[in-house]
Amino acid sequence: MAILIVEDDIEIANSLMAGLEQNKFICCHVNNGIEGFKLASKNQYQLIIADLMLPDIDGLEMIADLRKINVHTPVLILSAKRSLDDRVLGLSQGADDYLVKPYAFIELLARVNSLIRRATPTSVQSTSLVFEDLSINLVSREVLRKNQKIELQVKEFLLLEYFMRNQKIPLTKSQILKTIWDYSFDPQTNVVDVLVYRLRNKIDKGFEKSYLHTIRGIGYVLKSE
Amino acid sequence: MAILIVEDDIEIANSLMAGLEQNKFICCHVNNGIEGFKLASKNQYQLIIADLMLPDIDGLEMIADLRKINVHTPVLILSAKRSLDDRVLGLSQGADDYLVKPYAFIELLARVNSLIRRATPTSVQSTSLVFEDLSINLVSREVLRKNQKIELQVKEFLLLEYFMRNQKIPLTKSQILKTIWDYSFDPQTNVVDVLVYRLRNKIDKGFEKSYLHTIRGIGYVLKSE
DNA sequence: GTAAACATGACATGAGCATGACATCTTCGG
DNA sequence: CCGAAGATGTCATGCTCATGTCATGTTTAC
Repeated sequence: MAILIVEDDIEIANSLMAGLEQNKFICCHVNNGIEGFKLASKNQYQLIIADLMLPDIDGLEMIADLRKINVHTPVLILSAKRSLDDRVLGLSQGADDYLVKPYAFIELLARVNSLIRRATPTSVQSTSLVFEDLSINLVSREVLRKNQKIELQVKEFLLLEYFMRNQKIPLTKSQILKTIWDYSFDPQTNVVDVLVYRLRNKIDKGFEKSYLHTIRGIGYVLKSE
Repeated sequence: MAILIVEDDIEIANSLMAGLEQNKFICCHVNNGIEGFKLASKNQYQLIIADLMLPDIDGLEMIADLRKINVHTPVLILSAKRSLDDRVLGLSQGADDYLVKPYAFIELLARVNSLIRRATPTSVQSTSLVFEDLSINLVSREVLRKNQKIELQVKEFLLLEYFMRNQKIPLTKSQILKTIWDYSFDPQTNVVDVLVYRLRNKIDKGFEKSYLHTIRGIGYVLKSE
């Protein structure tokens, strides 16, 4: 995932990119609003940094157009206009932040980080869940540990997904029974024990660290140590 | 559409981008092969310009990996290695051109233009879908496996197209019912099972590898292995 | 020491799927 | 309009494998 920079001044763009790239961001630069719109509508970016004044359509118009087609990538507007009215206008048009030139790079970086942090928990990466070297893809249903593919059955996958969504949080047997089998607690069965056992055999067995731990009298947790 | 630049030296990358952008190209820069691979596999680029020597996987390996997953974006390799062997190796790995550093920018520009011109009419990508040795042409409705022609019925073709557009992603029976027959789930019928069976007989039967796999309790996937 | 809680392996069974035969619905020439 | 050929949907049958059950072994807490 990358940051899209929409800026017509090449000097500024380059220094911006250099700085961001030193901070491990991947950047993608275009110099006008129309191209910016095209790229932003086609690809998914973590963040868009756009100049307010652009040769063709201005940054605000670009945002408005993007929001119209349901692209909700966060946008940070850069501008020389420092009046309160301009800020308000920018933010009301759908910009998520507004930075006045000249700015300290360190401030920009802080804002970038915060915008990205804010946006990430949303839909973006919801197709895969990661815990240490274990990851599951909810769409392709692929499960990897140490880049090694693991085949899971339907119930096993459901259980792992449940654990991955509740990392480090102990889950009781009745909670598991409720979510996986969707029936209230029946002490007559040991399906949960068996399912956990089978899941363990696939995701933990043969690896140095085990992730699925038993908490006697309570249930199970997904965590390291 | 943009040009993807995979180059770890920021100086070189910036001057490249500046030059290309002055010539109205849109550029996107990453500094390592793994990110390059990710972006190139996710987005469509006009062209990839890659350095041969990268901190992680090298440019050739990146190309090879891309070709494996059927990404055929043209690639121009930049390298300090000027020997004939290296050129040959590069071109045989799937690179489309090879430029030795130091190069004149004007020459690079010429090659970029020519590569893009060459690749553009290959908008074949929109009319045909490819998965390993299986391909379908959406216009002529021709289906080939191992260059061998296969005759499909209308529904079978629709189903295969659906699979080809969702390679490696499991499709549930209700998804299939929805897209092919356009009615919401009716558990009274087994048309899907039957259609898959018939499609299998045509595209998989008699070939070493089967592509259409069953995932019990979920549905079906198109993948190798 | 012992009882409860959990792990483990073997086994049974039934939902879910593959398959072939048949029924019905389409298409198209005459 | 008719009938044949082809395409698609339905149904009955048998198989297979994922999952629940159970019996037994092991660990833990007090």
